[in-house]
Amino acid sequence: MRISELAEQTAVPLATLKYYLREGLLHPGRSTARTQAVYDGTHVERVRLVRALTESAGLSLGSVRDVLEVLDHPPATRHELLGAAQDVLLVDEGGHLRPGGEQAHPGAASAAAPADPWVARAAELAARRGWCTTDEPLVHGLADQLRAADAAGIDLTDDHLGALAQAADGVAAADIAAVPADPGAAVRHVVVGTLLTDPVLLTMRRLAQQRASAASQDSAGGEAALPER
Amino acid sequence: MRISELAEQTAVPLATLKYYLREGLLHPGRSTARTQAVYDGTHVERVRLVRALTESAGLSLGSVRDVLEVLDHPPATRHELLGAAQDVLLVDEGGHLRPGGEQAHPGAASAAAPADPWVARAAELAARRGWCTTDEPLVHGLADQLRAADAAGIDLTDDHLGALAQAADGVAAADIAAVPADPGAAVRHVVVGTLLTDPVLLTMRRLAQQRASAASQDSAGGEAALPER
DNA sequence: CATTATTGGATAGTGTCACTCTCCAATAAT
DNA sequence: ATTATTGGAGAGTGACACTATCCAATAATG
Repeated sequence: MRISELAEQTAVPLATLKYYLREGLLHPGRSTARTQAVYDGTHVERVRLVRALTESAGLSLGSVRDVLEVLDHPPATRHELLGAAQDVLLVDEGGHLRPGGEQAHPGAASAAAPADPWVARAAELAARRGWCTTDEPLVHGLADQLRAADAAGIDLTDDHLGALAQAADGVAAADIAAVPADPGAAVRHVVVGTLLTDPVLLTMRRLAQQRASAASQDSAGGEAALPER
Repeated sequence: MRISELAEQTAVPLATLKYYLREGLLHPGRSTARTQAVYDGTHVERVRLVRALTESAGLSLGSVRDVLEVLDHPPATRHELLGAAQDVLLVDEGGHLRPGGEQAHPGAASAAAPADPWVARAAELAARRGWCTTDEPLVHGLADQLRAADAAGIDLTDDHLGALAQAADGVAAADIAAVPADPGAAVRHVVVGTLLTDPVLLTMRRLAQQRASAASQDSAGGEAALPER
């Protein structure tokens, strides 16, 4: 198939496909002549993946590139696989995670900021659930998010955070249960599946909130409890 | 306090504060002279809120403006309150929701796209949980997200989606239980609290995934099951 | 075989976003 | 009296994700 057909099948403008090719987000087609190349199903697949990650998961093209990197070069051992998958998953979403580590000193790991109450709370929360608290980036990301909520005047009770944690456990269990046995498909499913179901989870939360608020408070109240629009 | 002190206390550059003032994200200080104004605690609070929403929740300044609009003019009745809160909550996150509705024709509501299987699946999923399926934007957003996952080659089983839905129900119940009685504080807590705990929930999901995958598959495996970095 | 359309490759331009910088006259601090 | 800071306005910046234009080479078509 030619590039114009690829554009048609994916509903992506041809100029954009050329841009993706330039940026290395899409592997080149097989050249048949100096100014001709053919594309196949893998290209359609790849373009759809890129669009899903940017449009639905809200990733930047830079983050998409990182994700594709892992998908194209999956680590051999299952041990490395999960590490790499997790590395990619802290991409973008929910705030700009630094890829190289700016704040933490390379040598002194525990002496830099030991008394941060938010890191402590995040670590305690993780420990209570049996999550590994040694994952610095995730725990620090969680601490940053709790700090931001506090700064905005939202105080989160242990009960509330506990409910979030419990929900996260439930989701994670289902996530892991759904992972296919094939190692190649496994990375893909964990990484892409998680990124694309993140917005699903958040949308469901909002739908469930409507129901929950209607159930809790409108039993004595008005006629139509459903918020319009 | 003067604007330079506000900049210090919030750790936001003075030029950025001026920008927020221009954009209407920060209410003006009380003018004491032609080139002088004083700021107070409400300004500190507001700036911290704006930064939390942009940096942690990842909102655009335009979306922040919408959120502030609702916080500053909370609807009178509880019935309207939840509707307005939900309106604001479908801002930004997880894809560009159109604020006015571009696709749907104003007149024909049900004749436009009746046979979309993804809308059907989203509606069925919501109905099974007792969620209100009449909320067009949320259900259609969910459908878009499911479609995107499918296009990316991720097929989500009913079990998997059910687990997400169950988790969402649990989170929503806790969310609603945590809402304060005061109507003014209620909107704030629902809207801001939800936006700021969205990333918390996603981070927890990743932490829980590590634990879940370690528990499910590394029992027979290597020594250190924790992914490094 | 002549004409028209399409292609790969490269370069440059566009619009949005979130700042950031510079300047000014008026005021405040010292 | 001198220096620093302020509000207000305007222009400039850098990142991002495209989008448009041009070119010679090839493909499709009559």
